[in-house]
Amino acid sequence: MPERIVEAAVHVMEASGREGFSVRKVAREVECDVMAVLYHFENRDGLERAMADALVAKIPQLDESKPWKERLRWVASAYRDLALAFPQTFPLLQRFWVTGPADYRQAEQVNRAFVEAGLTNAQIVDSCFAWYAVVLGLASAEAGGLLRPAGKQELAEIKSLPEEEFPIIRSLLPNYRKQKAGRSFVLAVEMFIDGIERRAGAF
Amino acid sequence: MPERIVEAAVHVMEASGREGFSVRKVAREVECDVMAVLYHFENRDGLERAMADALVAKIPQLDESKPWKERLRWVASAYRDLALAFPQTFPLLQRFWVTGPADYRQAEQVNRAFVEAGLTNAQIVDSCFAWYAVVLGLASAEAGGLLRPAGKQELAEIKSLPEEEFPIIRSLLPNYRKQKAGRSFVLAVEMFIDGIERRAGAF
DNA sequence: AGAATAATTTCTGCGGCGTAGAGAATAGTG
DNA sequence: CACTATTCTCTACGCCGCAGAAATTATTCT
Repeated sequence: MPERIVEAAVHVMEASGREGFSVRKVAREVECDVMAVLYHFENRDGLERAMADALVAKIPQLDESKPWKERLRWVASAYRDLALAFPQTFPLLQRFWVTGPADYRQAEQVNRAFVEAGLTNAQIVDSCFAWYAVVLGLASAEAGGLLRPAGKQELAEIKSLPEEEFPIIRSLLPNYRKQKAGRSFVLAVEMFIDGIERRAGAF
Repeated sequence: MPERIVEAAVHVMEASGREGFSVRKVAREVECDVMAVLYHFENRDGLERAMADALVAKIPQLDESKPWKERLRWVASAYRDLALAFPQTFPLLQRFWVTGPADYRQAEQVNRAFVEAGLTNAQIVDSCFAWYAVVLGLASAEAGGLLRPAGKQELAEIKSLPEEEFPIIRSLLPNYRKQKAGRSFVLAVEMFIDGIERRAGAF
């Protein structure tokens, strides 16, 4: 039953959005009493935590035979896919840092990549935190529509900015028009991987 | 009056947290009717948008005479300070991508740094989006307690993980104990700056 | 099997929430 | 002064999370 509820909850969240989500709607979806939902998860917060965990659990198994760089790319893109598939629910991952064993398994794999890259133990801990902050930040930014090509309204807004104070943004206008979401994501991930490599090289 | 309301709203948010925040509490704090608050901001969403804008406006003026790398470091650390000072309110910045002219001014400065670094126009747009996603991700992760040294409970949790499945995380345990929040933040920012430099160098 | 116990689900009710709508007060302008 | 626009207040509605008790269903033990 808890699984059915969590599944329904994610569905409600995606359908109604952050604002429209409520435990009562979830109960309506599952066709049971509100309190039955709360019985399993204590309170709304607990349900949301479980939703976050369910999302992380959707990430497929990593292919350990690939070199570390590719593995990191793969993990990053798995999070991106998740964010795009569940844009409303995904931000929960930023609220609940650790939700269950699934997270530790994830972290273990990322840490292994850092070991393979040649980082020291101290570096690994710092890098792992940074890695997740960056990847979650990028992914939920993209889910939130931050990294999409600029819409008509934004373009008009930029065009209306005074020339003398905003020369650069204005000159970038044609580029904003062609902005493609994934590029920023990949760029940041590549920078991170480069950074790891460089730091591992110099000790 | 709108300013008083926004100020009170931020105060309520920091005092009561994400969950406890409500327009009615803000009204109580300002000692006026709830509808007076909503009159100025349309609805709760509008108020929160204004709160985000107020936070960005708190970022002090950038010293343009410094070299671009230092300017970027400075901007990043300004966001970090903001997140630490207003940990509950800060996540709003991730929800409302652009809240007002203050954001464009920020973006202009960051873009200028990228120009100075020598990026092409296309690269600048990608980098700027990535920059904000990364910096906001790092800052709100730290505000949310993600990047703090591990607490007793987490350490116990890690220690209880099965040795054979989580050898790396377990071996990192002493390092988790010594984890210092700011290091991850600085590390990621430095990687980003390095990445910009390298990409600017190679065309 | 039947009784005792535990796990689940439902019912009822409370106080708080966001906000629509109409009206009252106040400020600004001729 | 009247009049108009801005700002604020009052009332009311439906939805929300959740506490507490009761009812139901499943499990365990003799």
